[in-house]
Amino acid sequence: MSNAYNRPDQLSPELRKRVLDTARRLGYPGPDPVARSLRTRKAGAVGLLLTENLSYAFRDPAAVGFLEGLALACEDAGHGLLLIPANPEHEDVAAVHSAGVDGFVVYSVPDDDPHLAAVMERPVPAVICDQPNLSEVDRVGIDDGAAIKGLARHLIELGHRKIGVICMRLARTRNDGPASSERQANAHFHVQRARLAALSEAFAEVGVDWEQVPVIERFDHTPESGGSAAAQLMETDPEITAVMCTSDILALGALSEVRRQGRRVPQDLTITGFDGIDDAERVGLTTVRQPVMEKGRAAGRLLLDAGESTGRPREVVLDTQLVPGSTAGAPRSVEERWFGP
Amino acid sequence: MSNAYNRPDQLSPELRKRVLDTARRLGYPGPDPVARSLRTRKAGAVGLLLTENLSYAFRDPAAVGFLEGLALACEDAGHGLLLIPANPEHEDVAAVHSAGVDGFVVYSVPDDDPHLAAVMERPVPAVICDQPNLSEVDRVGIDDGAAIKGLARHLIELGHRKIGVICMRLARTRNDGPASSERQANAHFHVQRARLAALSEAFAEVGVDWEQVPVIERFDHTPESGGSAAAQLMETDPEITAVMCTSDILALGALSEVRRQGRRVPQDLTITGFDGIDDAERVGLTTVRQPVMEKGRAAGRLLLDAGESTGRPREVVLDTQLVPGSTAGAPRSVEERWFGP
DNA sequence: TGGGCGTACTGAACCGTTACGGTTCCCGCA
DNA sequence: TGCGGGAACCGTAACGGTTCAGTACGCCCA
Repeated sequence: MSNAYNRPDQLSPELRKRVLDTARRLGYPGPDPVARSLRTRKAGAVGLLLTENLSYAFRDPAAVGFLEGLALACEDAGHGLLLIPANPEHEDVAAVHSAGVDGFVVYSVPDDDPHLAAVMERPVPAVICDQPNLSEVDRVGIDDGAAIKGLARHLIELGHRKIGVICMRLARTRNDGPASSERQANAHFHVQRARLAALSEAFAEVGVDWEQVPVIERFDHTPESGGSAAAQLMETDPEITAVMCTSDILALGALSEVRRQGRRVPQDLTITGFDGIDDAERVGLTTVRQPVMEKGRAAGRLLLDAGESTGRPREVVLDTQLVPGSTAGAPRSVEERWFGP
Repeated sequence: MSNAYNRPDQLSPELRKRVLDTARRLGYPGPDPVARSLRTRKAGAVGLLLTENLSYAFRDPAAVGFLEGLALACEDAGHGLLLIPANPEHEDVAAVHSAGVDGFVVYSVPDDDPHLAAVMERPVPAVICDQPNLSEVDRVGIDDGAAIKGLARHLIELGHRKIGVICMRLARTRNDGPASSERQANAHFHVQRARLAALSEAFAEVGVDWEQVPVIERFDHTPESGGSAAAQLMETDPEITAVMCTSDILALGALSEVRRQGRRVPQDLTITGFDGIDDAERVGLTTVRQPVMEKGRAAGRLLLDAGESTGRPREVVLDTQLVPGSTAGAPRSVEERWFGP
């Protein structure tokens, strides 16, 4: 039976035809993929675990780019891509347990995510993106610290010393407002933690006390969040000359809020982002471009390349690129010092 | 064993604990999802079949919107979403056969697609989007004819009689150039066929002979395709006053090509699209908005709502909306008749 | 004519889980 | 003490395909 469908060379054409005819007559719908998976121990699919609601993933251009790359890699290998419904609110891990996949890609989840823990318990390989803390697992990412340091030095050269920061959520608990140093240091989202730490280092080099730098956190990753955070910054710390955002989405929201309030960018206020999404480049946002699609592709390749299990986990670090843009300029005070008021 | 994991009420807490402890000690990784699926006859996932490469799906905003809605519906039901690698070039149907899913959503494939045929052979329910021809299956879509007729009447009222059309691929075979009436009538992509037929009807009502209307087909659905098609139209049929595109992506490409050639829109040439993607509304494209996200959501709901099998297939037809925009205006000649040259 | 060999085909074990029916055990009650 | 009954637990049969050992048979050659 099995042979008739999958191994035509193992039996005579006439028997094969007879078997297939009989099967059709009996209404046999073809081999059951699940039973096949059970026997062969292969599911032919890769599971993707996201930190956000599935539907959100399609609204964030960076996530969409990642998905595109991952889908590409899966397609090349003939594997399906299973999006796992892991609601970050509920701690319901059942979806991870019941996913019939040959491996997992975990994208940008906090290090204490119960779904991540569930993935690690499954006896299949996993690749983690943007979350290097687990030492046992293959990972792909960028050098977040170096990337944002480049951006910081760019602003420092322009003369900025009084900056404000808008960052994405630092933990699974909602905190829309200032993020204390402790909260920053204990952030469960490694990417955010790394970026903030690197900023602090870069500015320490020119004598800026990080304790004095306002860091506004937002739970929802939307332009509206960026806008409200920018408004908050401008009200509580009006002396800042630059707003650095840890994502383009936040930066674009901040940009439009700042302009809505009648301030000119970059003359009155410098704004920077992170990611390099299309819309950011379109409006000339000063940012850092990271190869999101390549990241997805690399993750898929790593997972499917039958990791020759060298013992040590493999790591792929992709390059980033400073995108100067037009939303960063010399701060007011410096300008005035050189050219008068 | 099974009970220990899944039915805590069936046994005493202490036995459960003992079982679980022993299991852990033995390195038991938890119940195998594939075996569970085999036994329970449920996979906990929905399969999505697309006409394009998986990676392409993430580049077309309309498709992304659809995915978003579908993912939402799946998430609500606790189901995963499996993207099936169905390369339209290869006729390799194995991926459909080996997908462990409880049902399929088929999005915008041609009616002679072998993958579609493979889906129909599987003994699981399916929902088809934008492809109503199969009478046996639940479907969700819009009234393509009525929608584009509204747009056509809009142009007719403005005074357009000499138009050109740019459409997406009509069949699985590549044909970048004029589409004959036969090819239009025999198009395997029902959506395109319906739109062209409706346009022909709308213009017939004002005495336009459809045989004289140039219809340019493009295989790749990209802005570049739209641009080159527009260039082709302007060269072969310079007398046309309007270009109607069957998608916004094509229209945006056409728009930028037309402007690149120094023609003003809509003064020199009217351009219209279809879909209502964000970028289209941003640049003020005259188009028809269709609820892509709702479409995905409806498809998911239909599939997962345990179709109470009323015998007749169910059908969901969503509303569309004319978006006037700023890329459609009165044609030159009429303008001149009223206001002088 | 018989031994050896290769091909075509058959049967049974196994993958790991869940569903289901049977068995034990314990408690309350007469 | 005997009995009814329910809770707790256990054993086993599928689910449907793959794989592999084993059988039957035809053929060649000695």
